[in-house]
Amino acid sequence: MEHAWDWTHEHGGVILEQLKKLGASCDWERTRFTMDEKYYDGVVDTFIDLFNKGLIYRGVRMVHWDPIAQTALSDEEVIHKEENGQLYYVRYAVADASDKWLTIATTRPETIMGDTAICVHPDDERFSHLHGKEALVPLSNRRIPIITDDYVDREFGTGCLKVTPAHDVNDYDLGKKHSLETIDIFNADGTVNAQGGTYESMDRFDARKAIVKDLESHGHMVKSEDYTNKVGRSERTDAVIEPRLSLQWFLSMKELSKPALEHVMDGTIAFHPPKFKNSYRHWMENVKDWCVSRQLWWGHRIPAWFYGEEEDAFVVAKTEAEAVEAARVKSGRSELTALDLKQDEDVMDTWFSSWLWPIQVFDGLKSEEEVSYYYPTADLVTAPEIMFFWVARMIIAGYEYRGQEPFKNVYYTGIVRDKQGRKMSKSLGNSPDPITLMEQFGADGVRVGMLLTSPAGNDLPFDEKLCEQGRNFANKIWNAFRLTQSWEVNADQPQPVSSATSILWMRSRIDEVLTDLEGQFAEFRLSEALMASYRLVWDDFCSWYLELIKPVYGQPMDPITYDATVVFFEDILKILHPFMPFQTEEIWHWIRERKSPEEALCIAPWPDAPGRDDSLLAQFEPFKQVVSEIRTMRKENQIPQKESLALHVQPGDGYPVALESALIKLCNLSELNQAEGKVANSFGFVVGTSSYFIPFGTAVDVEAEKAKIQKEMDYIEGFLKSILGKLSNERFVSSAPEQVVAMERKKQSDALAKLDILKSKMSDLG
RNA sequence: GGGCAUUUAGCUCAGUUGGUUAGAGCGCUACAUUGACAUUGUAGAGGUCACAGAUUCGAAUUCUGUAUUGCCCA
Repeated sequence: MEHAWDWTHEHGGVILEQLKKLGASCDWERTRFTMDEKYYDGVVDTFIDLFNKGLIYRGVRMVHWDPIAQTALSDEEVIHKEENGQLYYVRYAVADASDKWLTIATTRPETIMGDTAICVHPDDERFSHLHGKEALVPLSNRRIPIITDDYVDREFGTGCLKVTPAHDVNDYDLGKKHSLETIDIFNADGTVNAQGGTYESMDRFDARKAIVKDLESHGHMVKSEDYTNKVGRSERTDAVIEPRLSLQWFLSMKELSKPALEHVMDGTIAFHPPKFKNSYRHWMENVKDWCVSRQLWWGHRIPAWFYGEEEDAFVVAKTEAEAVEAARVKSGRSELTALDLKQDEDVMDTWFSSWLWPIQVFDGLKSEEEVSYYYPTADLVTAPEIMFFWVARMIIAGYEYRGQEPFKNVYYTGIVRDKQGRKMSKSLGNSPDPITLMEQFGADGVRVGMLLTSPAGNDLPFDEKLCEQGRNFANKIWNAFRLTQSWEVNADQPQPVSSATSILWMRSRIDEVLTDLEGQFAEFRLSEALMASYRLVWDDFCSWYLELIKPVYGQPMDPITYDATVVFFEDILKILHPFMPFQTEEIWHWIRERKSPEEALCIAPWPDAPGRDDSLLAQFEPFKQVVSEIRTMRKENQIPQKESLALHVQPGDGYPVALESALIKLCNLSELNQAEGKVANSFGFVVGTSSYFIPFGTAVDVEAEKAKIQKEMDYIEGFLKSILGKLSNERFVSSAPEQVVAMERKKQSDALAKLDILKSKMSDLG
């Protein structure tokens, strides 16, 4: 017991430390553990309460027995998998009829010692002569009845089924229905007991081999064939599950779960992503009683005391003293003392304490003080694999004990898998050590890496590369900060027009992204929100904005632009803070003097949307294309950035006139003119319906230029063809909405205009 | 066997009510380097939207069937 507590404190502590290092923002003064005395107290009360309400009962049930751990498992802890085995055909003699046989097919010949009937389909004519007769169990010659039930699948095996109520769930139900005897032939550890005769004390799989051999030598084995069937194994020990009759404690779920189903379906509790509502509903509509007892020595003991051998000679009470009282009353034996009582050895399923979490973490079963303030909570973040173990049951407990939902949203994260797609687990040892990862990539880097691949409800294929990407991003931010710090600000420096325009644009972009983020956070699309922020910072802020306002080397910066840039940086830090709390907080304190802890970024308000200029945002796209064209041209013709160029333009629709000064700055243009006609001896390109010309300063690769133009013409011609296909289709023109048709016509005329420009360029090049 | 999902670029994923020749990040390829950042920059290649049918002027998107992978239940 002491060892268990040591383990708990050590590993619980490690997990908390890892969370702190990762920057989880929690109230670390108030951690709770379900074994804490106060918490435990509420769990016991709940058990007693549900027992008194008549919802907890004790019953013989077929449970999934793990012979290695020697414990009963819940349905959810058993993993069914296809496994290769043998299907044995064994013949049983018909009693009182010499040399009459019937043959059954079984995968588990060792259980024949526990057979208590043979079952055939009532309408199966092959066996109608056997109705009401008896059969002899091979090797022991015990007499068992031949019964009929339409449960039997006539197509499977021989159409005869051996019934072993103690060792098969279906047989158990069949046994109950036909009042058959139940013969349990196994011990708790999976060895054969005294019922197994000569096979006693053999392991069940050894017994199988031995019995097969004996059946063969006694002429009972007709044949055997390869067969794949579903085998249940323990999630933890991998032992083959043995169905076993056992007295267990059950919680009746049918009535309890009704509000929990209803309020997920009506959206009181929202699931993210919503697709999980389907399987939740399916489970809740077919909910089975919850086996709440476990045969473990670590956990909450079941508060039940036995005072006799009879099945109902027990009481449920909170303390031993109360149990004595209750036992005296129930049994009518006033002489009973604590010595006559024996507390149930079983403990409660751990989920039986966890399901009270949203209430009992605030001592809510005992005191209203905190729970009435905090309950219901906002968001639960958890894994879909424990939707039934935990989420559903918390909701059930919430409605039962507070009459209200425990939380408003459930965000299901993915299961973390390694590169091979395997689930990360302690037993496989394939989970990376978070501390090592954080040392390598930084806590923020690890966070970004994880969050980048966390689309709601999908698995997280973990790859260190993603953490590397996170670290690179952190580095990028840091370098952008260093750049702003390197600027010398001179109050007399006038603000360039290009900077003023860039500020307007950047402000609009931030506004636009804030709007996107609002929607993404509302839908728990965290990786998309992160990616939108990532691109805002890397592409818009670093690659475009900072390049646009960067002063010429050695020159000072004007104060208006500088101040605006600091404000943008602060907005960006606020946006990134949920993803990268450490670095953003650090820069927050460097970028402007903050005196008190109240000014910390982690409690700063989310940025206000600064407003936007949609026309400027729209012009920025063609602007980027023009910049890109000029960069490509420089590259292809080896014209260095230092060498300035003249640009002539024939503006068409969407020409980014507001960004002309930005274009001059970014592309190092010596002049930007509106050209009247064609510009002879020039390199050219088309963006939208505007054409641009750069007179040759140096030699241009004419052939490469022509190939490029040809490629673009091919594309446009293909594009035109597809539009023409639509427009020449009379039914399209008559059926499609006017707007759509108009759009197609516009596309057509734009494409034709562009094609003309390209054609004339081509002919200019000869 | 039943139910629910999934299938879009090499990888991980977006793609709202059907309407630009389907997008992003990473990866890949080529080129670039004194000036925030090679943990970088610029450019480029890369997809028969699993398959087959149906509905529609028009389908990645709707319907049917098949296959695939996964989860749940038996």
